[in-house]
Amino acid sequence: MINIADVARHAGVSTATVSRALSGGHHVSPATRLRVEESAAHLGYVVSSNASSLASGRMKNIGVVVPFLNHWFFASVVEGAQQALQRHGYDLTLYNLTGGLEARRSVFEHFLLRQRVDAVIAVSLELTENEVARLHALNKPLVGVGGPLAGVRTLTVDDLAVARLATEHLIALGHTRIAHIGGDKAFDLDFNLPTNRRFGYEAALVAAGIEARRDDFRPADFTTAGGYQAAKQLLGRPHERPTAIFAASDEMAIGSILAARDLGLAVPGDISVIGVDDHELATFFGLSTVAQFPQRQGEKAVEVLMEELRPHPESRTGLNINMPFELIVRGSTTRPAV
Amino acid sequence: MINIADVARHAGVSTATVSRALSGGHHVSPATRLRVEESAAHLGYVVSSNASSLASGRMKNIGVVVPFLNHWFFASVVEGAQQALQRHGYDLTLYNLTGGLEARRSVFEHFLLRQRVDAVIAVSLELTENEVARLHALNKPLVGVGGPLAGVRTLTVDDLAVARLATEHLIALGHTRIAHIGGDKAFDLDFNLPTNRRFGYEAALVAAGIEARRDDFRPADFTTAGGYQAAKQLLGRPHERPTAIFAASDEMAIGSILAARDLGLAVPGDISVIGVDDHELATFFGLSTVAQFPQRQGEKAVEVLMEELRPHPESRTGLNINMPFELIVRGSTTRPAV
DNA sequence: AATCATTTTGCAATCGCTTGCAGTGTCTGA
DNA sequence: TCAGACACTGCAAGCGATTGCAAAATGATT
Repeated sequence: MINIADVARHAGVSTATVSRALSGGHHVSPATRLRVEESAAHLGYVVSSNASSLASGRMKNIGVVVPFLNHWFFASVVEGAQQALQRHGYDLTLYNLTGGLEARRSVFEHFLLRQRVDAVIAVSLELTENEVARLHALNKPLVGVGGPLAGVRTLTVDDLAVARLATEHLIALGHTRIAHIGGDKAFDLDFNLPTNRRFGYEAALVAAGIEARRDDFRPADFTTAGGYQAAKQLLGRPHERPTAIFAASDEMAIGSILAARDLGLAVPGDISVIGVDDHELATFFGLSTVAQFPQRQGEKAVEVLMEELRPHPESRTGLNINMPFELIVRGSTTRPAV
Repeated sequence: MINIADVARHAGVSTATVSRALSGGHHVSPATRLRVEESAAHLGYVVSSNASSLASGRMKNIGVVVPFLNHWFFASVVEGAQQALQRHGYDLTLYNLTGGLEARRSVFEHFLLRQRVDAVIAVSLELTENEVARLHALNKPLVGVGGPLAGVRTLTVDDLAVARLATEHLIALGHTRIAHIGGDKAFDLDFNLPTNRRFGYEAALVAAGIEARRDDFRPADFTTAGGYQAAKQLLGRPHERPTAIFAASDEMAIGSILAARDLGLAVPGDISVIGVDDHELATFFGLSTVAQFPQRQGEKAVEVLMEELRPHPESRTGLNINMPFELIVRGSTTRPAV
């Protein structure tokens, strides 16, 4: 492998000059910089990130921790982050917590500590106090994506507002019997559930003078199958049937559409359905939804980190950064049948 | 940050001994090893992977290159690989080629070269000769997952056999008019399409003495929406309608099921559908399928690499490693209506 | 032409760990 | 009792960059 000394020799300068020429080029005359760059290109030289990191303390690498990977939202966030990082010349090291408690511990007590990352992005993670403490002890920037994360700067859509927007859309169409399929705080420790969506839903109902019936809420696990089950229950009561469902995720909304079909109910004729996410399949199912943009969330998380990593961080933003969201009306919602 | 010298001091030994005690512990007396381990634990010491890598040449890090991340198959492979790597104390650095040509080039010409990974896993990638050459020039182990990759050890299901199995299942049920929705070689450069599945399909038909009609094949892009379109076309010809569809992926198969429903056709009453993958949603849709196990493929790729990374690799396997697959019959296939 | 300010460059220490080699100590067997 | 074998341990030389400091070169100013 060819190293900095080879380049220095080839260009007829010292390694110090090579280093400076290749990293920013400050304090190097344009002429030598060019010469060095040519030598480097000619020899096919690429800095050894290890040596560079060891000497400089900068790793050019960000750790991303996710609870699952094979779900659209998480994968999209990671994808967005990856692309942004690549543009900045950073690597992305992935930590996945799917492997159970033991794996989880090893991530926090071993992997993240070995001086390999400059910063950490935690996606939709429910972290224990201990884990947050460990992360802070690293003394490295940490940003969260999705869901409030105590004491950590977090990018997230305003879940309350999102839910209100979706619910208000249904109300505006004339619905008064609106059910909700959402998350159940108890069901999973690893994964930060946006429980605020339920509050937003209730708030919108109350604001419109509609009673929020306890019975019109069903918890589910954010999967299509879960949404299907919940919707079957909600729609299975002939005389008690709501005219609309607001599901806290598109996958659950899709499950609801399928459940409705199986019950012989037309969407949106008999029942309107709206979700949250703007999942890949939302277009396909003609699903109205409140889009959040996970890729952009990943990118934005990177921007924030890059800013903090700069020698003199300037524009410190607040602890919570609100991400955009947007109502997208497709065919799955309409005014209730009279 | 606390370093090896601190531990050495605390344990009353040299840094050399600490290093040896903490890595395998050979050539260190059990007593001192224990003492060192205690000191390390007490002080909360974790080796600096940079320094360690620089000195030893081992990175304890594997690069994984994927064409997309937000698709179930890729994400699952990565997840499997990640978990296996974590068990071995390795990190996983993710390279995603979604970012376009420029991004792609930078991965191969810059990122992978900076001495940060011990080996590379390429998932379902269609690599150019140049790229393979570059990877080989790294002189680091490289294994592929999914799809033949010229000159690279690749783990893959035998796509031909998979397709034959699925098709034979339909034939065994009595179908003689079997359509196929598969990949079109031309449609994407980034992504290694298992075109062999089409050959397997045709082979099974021929072996059963059934003519493979050109018109019963439709290319699609491996998405649900793509499968839906293709199926609509296939099923939209009243008198020409096949009685079964073999889709080269579950997502396309699900699209087909939805298309059939929209056309008022019953699955499996009027039309049987089988896919490949055993996607998360396959159970939900009662989809018969040939399961491949992407997580296990990721894990296995790691095993293979670990073996090659061992000082004296022993059991060299052949260039192609066949991964298991399995026919799973659910409700979407049955004998054709008489 | 001399002086001072400013750029450009090189020297050499440093980052934290690994590992070949040599030194010390202990245990055998003769 | 002593040489030889073997098991531990420490010394110190790297690994390949970065960077503070000082030296050299350049340019500006009088």
